[in-house]
Amino acid sequence: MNKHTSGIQMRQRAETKQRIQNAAERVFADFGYVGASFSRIAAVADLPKSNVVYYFESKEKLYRVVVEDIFNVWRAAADALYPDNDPMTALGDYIETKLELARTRPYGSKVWANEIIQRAPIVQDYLEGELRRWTNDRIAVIDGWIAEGRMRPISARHLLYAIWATTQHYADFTHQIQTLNDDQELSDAQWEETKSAVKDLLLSGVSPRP
Amino acid sequence: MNKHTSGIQMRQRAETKQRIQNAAERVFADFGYVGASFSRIAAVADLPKSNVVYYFESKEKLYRVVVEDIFNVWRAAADALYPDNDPMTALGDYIETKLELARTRPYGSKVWANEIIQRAPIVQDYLEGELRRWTNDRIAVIDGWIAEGRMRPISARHLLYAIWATTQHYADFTHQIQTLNDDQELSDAQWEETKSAVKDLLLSGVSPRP
DNA sequence: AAAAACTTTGTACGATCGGTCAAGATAAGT
DNA sequence: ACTTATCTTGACCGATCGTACAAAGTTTTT
Repeated sequence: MNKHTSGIQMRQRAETKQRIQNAAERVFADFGYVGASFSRIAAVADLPKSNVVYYFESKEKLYRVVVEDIFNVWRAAADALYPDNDPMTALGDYIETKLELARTRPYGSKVWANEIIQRAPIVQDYLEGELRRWTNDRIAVIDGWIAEGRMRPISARHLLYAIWATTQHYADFTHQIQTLNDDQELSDAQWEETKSAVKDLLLSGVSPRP
Repeated sequence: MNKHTSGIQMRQRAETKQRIQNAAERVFADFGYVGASFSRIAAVADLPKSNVVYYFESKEKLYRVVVEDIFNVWRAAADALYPDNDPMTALGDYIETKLELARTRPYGSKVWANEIIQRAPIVQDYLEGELRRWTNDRIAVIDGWIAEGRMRPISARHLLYAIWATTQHYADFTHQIQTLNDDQELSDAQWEETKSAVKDLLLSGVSPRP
């Protein structure tokens, strides 16, 4: 039986699985679900194809792990949206965190985008369950802020959508942005500029009019 | 030689090509470049596979036609961004047009998104040529408005990115938005609400402070 | 140290892919 | 009317796909 074998195997097992998952995230992002083949993933992970299959059993299961991972990371990023917090600070922090994830986890974002574009054939249950509940909760928080007069009355739902769209754009459309930046990656300074520009654009309509 | 055969053939030729192109746009959007097979496109167009190949020669050429089409449609939508126009009106019109295209041409938007996510393997020349020139032109127009004091000094580039991201989000992430709308398509009223909410969010930081 | 469990890896298989080709049908040019 | 060009269609090809499987190697348990 699969006890918690605390030896070399268990540690190596976790490492190998993670290596495969990282490779898979890249390949799924670069080629889409159908275009991502076990042979390509195996090549990136530098392992035999059969070994990849051994650890994840099927392409769909491997894909699901990748998608769920980025979803959980994003969910944690929204902890700042809590009733007690100051609206402007909380939303600003959320945007900053989301942009940092766009920079550090662009492949995950791309995989998610692909999945949604293709109508969530694999993770539709996630959308109807966790995402729907989670979104409604955040909308309730924002509406609460508005009711207390701490925010100008704007559409909480569309504000969330605009934040998602804009922050994820810097991950999903990295290549376009880079091309328009004379084929250069964004520098540290440019990322800081991006953060303040996005916060300025999205939040200047948020604070209540004096 | 391919003279301008003005008979039945030419008219039917155009119709058939368009039918294939429409089918291809859907299938490329739904399955990605690799996942879109001739057989699937042919099935949607209700034609034999060989016939599809006959009209477009290769998958890459068919794909390129689809991508260039949506790009040209978007470019025309930005005609409003012209120096003589009023900034708020022009940007508002641009957002509205772009959102209408998100509603009427979601598949084209998805194909573009897919292409960029995958690093523009097919249309990179477009990005470095037309898109770069065109973007810089629009930035110059916005910077002109700012210089004239008709707009608050914000980053023209990031404003453009935010408009692209947000408007295209309503096309590319239609499925997610629909799921969060209790699995219902957005109604006419909801699309109007979307338009005003997006304009409100993106443009409330644009007009110069009195 | 023997047995059991887990991991690695190469091989094999049916399905599907993009694309070619040839033969027959239809329309256009003369 | 007859030749030529264009269109339609099914059959076919080599390559690659996901994944099943067996044999060999390694670690853990007894």
